Amino acid sequence: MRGFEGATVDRIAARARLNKAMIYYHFHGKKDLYRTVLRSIFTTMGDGLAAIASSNAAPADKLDRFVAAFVAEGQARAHVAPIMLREIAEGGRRLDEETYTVMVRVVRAMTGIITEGRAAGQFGPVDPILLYLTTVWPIVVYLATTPIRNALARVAQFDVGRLDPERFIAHLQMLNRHAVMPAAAGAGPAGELS
Amino acid sequence: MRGFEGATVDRIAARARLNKAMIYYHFHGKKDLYRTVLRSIFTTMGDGLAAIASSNAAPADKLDRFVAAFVAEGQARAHVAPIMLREIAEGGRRLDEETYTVMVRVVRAMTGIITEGRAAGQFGPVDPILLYLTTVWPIVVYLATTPIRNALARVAQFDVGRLDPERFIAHLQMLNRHAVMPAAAGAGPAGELS
DNA sequence: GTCTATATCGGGATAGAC
DNA sequence: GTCTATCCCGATATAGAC
Repeated sequence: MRGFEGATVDRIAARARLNKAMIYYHFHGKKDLYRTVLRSIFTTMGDGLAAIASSNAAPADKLDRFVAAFVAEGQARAHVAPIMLREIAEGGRRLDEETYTVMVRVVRAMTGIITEGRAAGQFGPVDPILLYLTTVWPIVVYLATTPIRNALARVAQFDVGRLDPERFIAHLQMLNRHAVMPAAAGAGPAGELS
Repeated sequence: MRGFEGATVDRIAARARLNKAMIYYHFHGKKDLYRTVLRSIFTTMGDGLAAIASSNAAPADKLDRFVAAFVAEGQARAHVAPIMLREIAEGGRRLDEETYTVMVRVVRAMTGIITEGRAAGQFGPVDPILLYLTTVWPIVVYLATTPIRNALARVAQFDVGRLDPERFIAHLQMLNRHAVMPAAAGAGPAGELS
């Protein structure tokens, strides 16, 4: 919630009922600990999502499940979404190649489903990366904004209930279902760009 | 790029060719300066986007233009997207009510277009807030990831060219066009949720 | 209003005992 | 392996001269 800088090694040690020096004994430094934790988290998430991608359900069903599973995984680990956003905001400065590699498995899980659907002729010509962008990142922001939604709602006066997880998931699934419809995606004029 | 904590008052002053003490003379502190800048930025962005929303084009066209304009505004101010992501990640701790109010104008610009389209019977029953979430936040992430896209592409081996702004904008416009189609949105079974 | 010099403090990292 | 005490630096903020 307060980020890499906000988490002091003292507090981390206290939370783990350890002494600060132990952290420096087991890890090369704060950043090394951070990367280790991230690799662990994204390995777990990647496993679950890759399992969905490689199941033998229909691609369209996998896509729906991917969305629901990503939301569920994110809710079960509420600290992950803010971390992802912060890393993006900071240009991924703190990540090393190995951590990137682990994260990319999540991307592949989703793009694999789409590629499969296209190869099977069940999906139209939608770009996997673009659909990944418009699927995963609203989820991450949705998850990360959960704590402040009330604060914003007070100012904006919208009904928070409309943003409950089930409705949000259904909305995303609806968007994706249309996006992958054969002969629906890339087609059509792009509209005014300026 | 390095966030609120990463930007030292010394460097800010140097960049402005001023002395650090001057900043503390004109503002109550670093946070006060930060809020003032954010209010200014979002006022400008809100003006442009509200102008699109209140123009007398058709709602569907406004939606397309909103997407293109948001991307353009974001590109013209490359530092804004990371700031938005970081603020979300930190639970909006640094924002005060006044800053929230200014930011909400951007939300209203988009939701207003959808509400108008629905009232005119041109849009189906899509939720304005949900469509805002799935429209604006992919854009913000897209903008914020521009610097690291190459690093990721190297590991993931995808073609970066597929992510150029025009294609991205067209993809989002396509998604939204389908989402607001009468009798297309909220309709249909939601699929498996677990 | 504009500057230099400095107070102050929090946090990463380590020395060194046991 | 595990701890306490400490070094050290960088950053916010202010005092006070001009």
